[in-house]
Amino acid sequence: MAKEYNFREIEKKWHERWVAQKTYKVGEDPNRPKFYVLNMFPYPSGAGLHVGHPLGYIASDIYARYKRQQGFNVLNPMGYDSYGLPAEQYAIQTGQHPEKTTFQNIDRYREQLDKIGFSFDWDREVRTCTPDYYHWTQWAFQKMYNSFFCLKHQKAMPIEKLIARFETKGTQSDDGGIIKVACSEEMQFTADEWNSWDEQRKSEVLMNYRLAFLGETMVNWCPELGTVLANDEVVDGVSVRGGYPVVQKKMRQWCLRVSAYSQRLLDGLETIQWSESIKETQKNWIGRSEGTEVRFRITGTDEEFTIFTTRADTMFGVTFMVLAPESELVQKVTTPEQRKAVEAYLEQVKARTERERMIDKKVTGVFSGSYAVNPFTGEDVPIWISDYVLAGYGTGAIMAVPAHDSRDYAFAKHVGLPIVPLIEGADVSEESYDAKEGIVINSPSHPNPEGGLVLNGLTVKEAIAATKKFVEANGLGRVKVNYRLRDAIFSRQRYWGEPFPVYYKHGIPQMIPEECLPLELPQVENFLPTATGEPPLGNAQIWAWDEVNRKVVDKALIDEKTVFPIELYTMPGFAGSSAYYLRYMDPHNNQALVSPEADQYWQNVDLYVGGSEHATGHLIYSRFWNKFLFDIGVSCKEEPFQKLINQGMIQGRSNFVYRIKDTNTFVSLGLKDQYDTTPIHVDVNIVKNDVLDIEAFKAWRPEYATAEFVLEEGRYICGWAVEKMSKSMYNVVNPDLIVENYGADTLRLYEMFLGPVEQSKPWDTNGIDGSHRFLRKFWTLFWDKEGNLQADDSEPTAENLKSLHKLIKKVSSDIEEFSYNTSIPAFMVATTELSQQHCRSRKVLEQLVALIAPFCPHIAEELWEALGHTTTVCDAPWPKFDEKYLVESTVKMPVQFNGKVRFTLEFPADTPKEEVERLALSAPEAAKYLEGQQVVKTIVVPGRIINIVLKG
RNA sequence: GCCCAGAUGGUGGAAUUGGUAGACACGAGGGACUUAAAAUCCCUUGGCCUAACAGCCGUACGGGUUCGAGUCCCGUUCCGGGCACCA
Repeated sequence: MAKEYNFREIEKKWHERWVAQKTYKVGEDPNRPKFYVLNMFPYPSGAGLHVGHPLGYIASDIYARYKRQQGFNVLNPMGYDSYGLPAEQYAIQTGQHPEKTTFQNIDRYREQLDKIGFSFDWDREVRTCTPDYYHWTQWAFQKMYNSFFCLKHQKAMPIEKLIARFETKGTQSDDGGIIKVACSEEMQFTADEWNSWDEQRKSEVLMNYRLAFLGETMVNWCPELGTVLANDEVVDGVSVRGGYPVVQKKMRQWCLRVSAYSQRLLDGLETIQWSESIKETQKNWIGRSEGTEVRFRITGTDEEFTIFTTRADTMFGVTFMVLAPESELVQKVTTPEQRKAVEAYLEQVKARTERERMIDKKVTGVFSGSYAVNPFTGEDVPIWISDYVLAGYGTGAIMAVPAHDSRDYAFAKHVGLPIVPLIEGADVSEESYDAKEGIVINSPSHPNPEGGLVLNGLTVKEAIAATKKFVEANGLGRVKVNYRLRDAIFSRQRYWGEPFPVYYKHGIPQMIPEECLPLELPQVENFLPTATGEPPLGNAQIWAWDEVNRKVVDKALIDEKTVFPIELYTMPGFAGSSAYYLRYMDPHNNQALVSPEADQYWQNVDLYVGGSEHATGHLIYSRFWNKFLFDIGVSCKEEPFQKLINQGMIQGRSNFVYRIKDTNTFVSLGLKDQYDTTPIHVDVNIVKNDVLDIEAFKAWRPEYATAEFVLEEGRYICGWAVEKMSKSMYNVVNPDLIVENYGADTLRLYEMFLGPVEQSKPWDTNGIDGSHRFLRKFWTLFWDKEGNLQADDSEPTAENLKSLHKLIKKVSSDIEEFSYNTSIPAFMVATTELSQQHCRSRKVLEQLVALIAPFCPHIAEELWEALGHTTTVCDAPWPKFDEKYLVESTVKMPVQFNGKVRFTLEFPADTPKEEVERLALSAPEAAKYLEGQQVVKTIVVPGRIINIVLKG
């Protein structure tokens, strides 16, 4: 009786043994090079894992195991991003504490993950919602609060340094200007002024510079969720979670000065191996724009305002100015005659939501009544107010050049303002000419006695450069780089998040002493905001800070002398996920986020795997967060994730049945067009190869018990479509079920076989038989008919070695390139070949097991043990490829065409060209083509091809 | 509108990066074994034409470069992703 591939027994056995022997436990080992593999940790939702979730984990696990076999000390941890909205929404609906449901979900996830055979070191698990973890989230926040960003050194520094500066020099820099420090708004004051201010005033001024600060800003307020949201959490004017409307509202919120790091975030992209598309997305999000700031004087006054432009070359085509409605200048420039009209317009703008403005882009605006002087021409141009100019970008004011900007053009046409073209040949009668190319006209052409600006005849690029130089030389403004990247709003009016380690002493925020961290999330009965509109933490009774006893106390004790109220906001989801990779290095350290030793050893993540949907959220925040930790000396690497792989989404493959309208009769796919039918989703688990299991269908829902069917060839064929995998589409496939029916090794193999890791693709359980059949074939290779191991000490044949080394080459390079999907056919071919060769050589079989171990660890362990090994296959050395087994200098299949002969040869890539020619021309296969012909030339392609061109 | 990625059989997808297009797998059809089914094994499977051999066409579409193009260049269409009154 042949030995059966009993995957259930094998997988159970090895799972238990791995746990018992702590096979996947890792520590710092200075004798081995490290390799850090990381998956984006999951948010444990109530629905559990579907078959799409493990895709990235499997891909990274294969890589981790491969690296381990290569001799690396591999860190491959896993944890849970466990603070966030869904758990809280669920708590509101059911009254269950989010901690309870979150931990239940985690247990469920763990159970599912354990079945798939990952090499995670679970001793290093982290959960963002546990105090020993968020201790360090709070700690980092306090460090940011106590830091500012020096633009000159492009680095975060302790706020004390800035205070000391203010005390001696105010905001004056060494060269007499204003110190270059990242801030919310430019401020200017002297040391005397600073020293004369009280605590309150100083605190407010410092907020302008801190990296974590309280800011009065326009925020995305989501009334339905009762909280503010970050920019990346809002898409098309609605919340990403739930799709609720979002409105702009001015609120005092905690913010992170992410914008300070704009340039470093941009520069850092050049040093990391991420996909071009993600880098591109981040570049767009950061939105660097090089331009010029120019000051305009309001006609008849001494007041000046500054505009930002990237088209300094168009100064001579400015026909009007535009201010954003929210701009503070609006009040200054509005003349009494225009006041009524302006106020009406401001009201009108206010009434429109962000979303309405986006959908309806109609041109609106109002004249302010004032004029500004163009510093280049001395001309007066009217100042208008329009909402096509944004308050939050640049200076909230622009110079309008309708001839060369489509938005200015639309506005000029709408209200009837002049349009002056500045580029030769530009036709602006129908639309503006926005391209930055061409030769400048209608600008100064002769140098005036004072050495003025000459632009006519220059290209646009030259004109921009010349104007920039002129502006700087004449003190009209300055060259300026603007970034689109905004500061992140860092507070949420929710319960299930990290509490801010902050209390308020007479309204001034104070940090809870570092030694008293973590500040634990208090229990509350009710997760909804309080009746007075306070966030849910307002419901916590024990939520006041006793400064003397340094502990949290009942808020009834608040006396504003020694006991003060604690912050009611909590931190957003990205707080906990921004530095978690550091924590895995040293997860149980209660003295530091990570010890310098652990940080020095593990450095940063070598391979990070996760979805591309985090491109402008987590992947920006964690880079920012880590750059900050780098600046303060906690992390030794500036970029957290050296290489990033974005796994594609696994979509669902839904099945449909077609019901004839107003009946309970269902018609098979091929015949449905003969009837008036409605497609209805049917559970994919009762459909096999698109054939409906009719009995299961009748039992599925009571109303289908009496259903009738119109069949084709005796079967009911279902339609199908690729959709998102979700419960409502009845297309969710659970990995547990696959593991139960086919085994984890088959699941792992099939998930990789489905297609390139980085590509989105639909899940179709039907193909899984092929992967399972392969594993059985592979298994059979090792056992004879009596069920005995058939490995012996015979020397491998040349054929054996060729098959093996072809495989080693293919699999090694595939793993390096993450194209696992093409390794699996290589395994199939090699297995078939070795089986046909009746390969018995232990040497070959052992290497074969070592090769498949990263993909299918359970079966590999079983066979490794059967081959007589007592150590784990995880440490089986990765087979070395040797080209000599593949190379034969033989001619294959000569092809004749158009007076040429083409040969396919196999020869080493470094073979000299002459040698290749000699081989080709002397090959017996070539003789009949070459006989009596004259060779004109030969074309050699390194490695394999030679074309021989014959005369005539 | 701008930027990025893509389009290959009934299906998922290969193609050593310019060298026999469709590997491998699924599905489908045929056959073997079996009382039967399941499992397993073997054959066929891009299209057209043909009894067969052969032949022609074929990698979204139209051109081009090349001895040779799925691959490179130009243009078009379609699908996906990002950014977007960002001056």
